[in-house]
Amino acid sequence: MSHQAEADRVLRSLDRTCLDHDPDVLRSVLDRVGDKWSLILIGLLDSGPMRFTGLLRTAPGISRRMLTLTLRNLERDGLVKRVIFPEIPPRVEYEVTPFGRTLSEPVLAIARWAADNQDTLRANRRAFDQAAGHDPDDLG
Amino acid sequence: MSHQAEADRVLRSLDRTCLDHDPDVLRSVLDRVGDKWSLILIGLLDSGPMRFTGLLRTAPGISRRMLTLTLRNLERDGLVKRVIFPEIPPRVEYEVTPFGRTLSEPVLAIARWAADNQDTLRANRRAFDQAAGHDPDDLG
DNA sequence: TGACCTGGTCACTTTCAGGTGACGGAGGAG
DNA sequence: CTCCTCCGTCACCTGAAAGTGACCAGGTCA
Repeated sequence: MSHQAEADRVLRSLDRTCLDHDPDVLRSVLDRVGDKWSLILIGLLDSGPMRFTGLLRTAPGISRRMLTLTLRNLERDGLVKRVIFPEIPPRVEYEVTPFGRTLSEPVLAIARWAADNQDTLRANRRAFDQAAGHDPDDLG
Repeated sequence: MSHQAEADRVLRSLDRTCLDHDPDVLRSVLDRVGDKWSLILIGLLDSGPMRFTGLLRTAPGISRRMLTLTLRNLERDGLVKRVIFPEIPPRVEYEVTPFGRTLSEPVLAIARWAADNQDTLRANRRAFDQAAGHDPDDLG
């Protein structure tokens, strides 16, 4: 009963903050932003439109397949735009849309957080790992 | 002008923070924030400390193992704190640290973006999928 | 003729986050 | 004596994400 009430309270709070409308949407956004390449591509494309091969060469270690897939997903969400030039040899450029820029702002906030706190983070992890590996019987 | 200039500055900064500095730290933060349960747990713990079993019951469908792992990672990063009460039966509470709250702010910004733009996002995806499935030969 | 460029796609393989179910010890309850 | 609760750990399994290398069309150059 009491933990039922607690659960209710807590769920309503979570509901208000994160899951107000549709948890799936949050998940999908996080999946897109959190996957291995999207953020890097957004960062690359930010300084101007780039071609497929340019991205392939510039992104450190991305494969053709993953570049295609990631760009398709980004394009599907309307975050980047694919522009085809009917030339010979064919040319395709990708650019961030205005909609994409509205997302990159909060994403940048996380990136900045990561940059600002990487020392703290590393220290925390080191401390935790040392404590776990070296002195696990802190209560014994 | 300020908007454009701001976007430019901000996104150039994204470039720097994302790619030039230390991609691993950003990656690890994104992995933590983007995984399946961390955000939910942060959201649950945001309204107050909770016990292991409480989280298990409240989080929709999490397994014991994943709850343990996720909490350990969160604790390792110093984002949540584990408090043991030497009682019978044993009681363990988890709570968000101040450090954790500094992260949940930008994360909530993304959640808010997702909530604000879910209609646009859905429309974009629908349009893209329809165009792809229904009229793929737009150039032929 | 054939080797090269571009912008991809396809099939196969690897990797790993996440899920499942069992075990554990310390202490009540029946 | 057995079973239950609380807070996990351990070994194993699976499905999805990511990587790999071959392949393709369509043209140019030599």
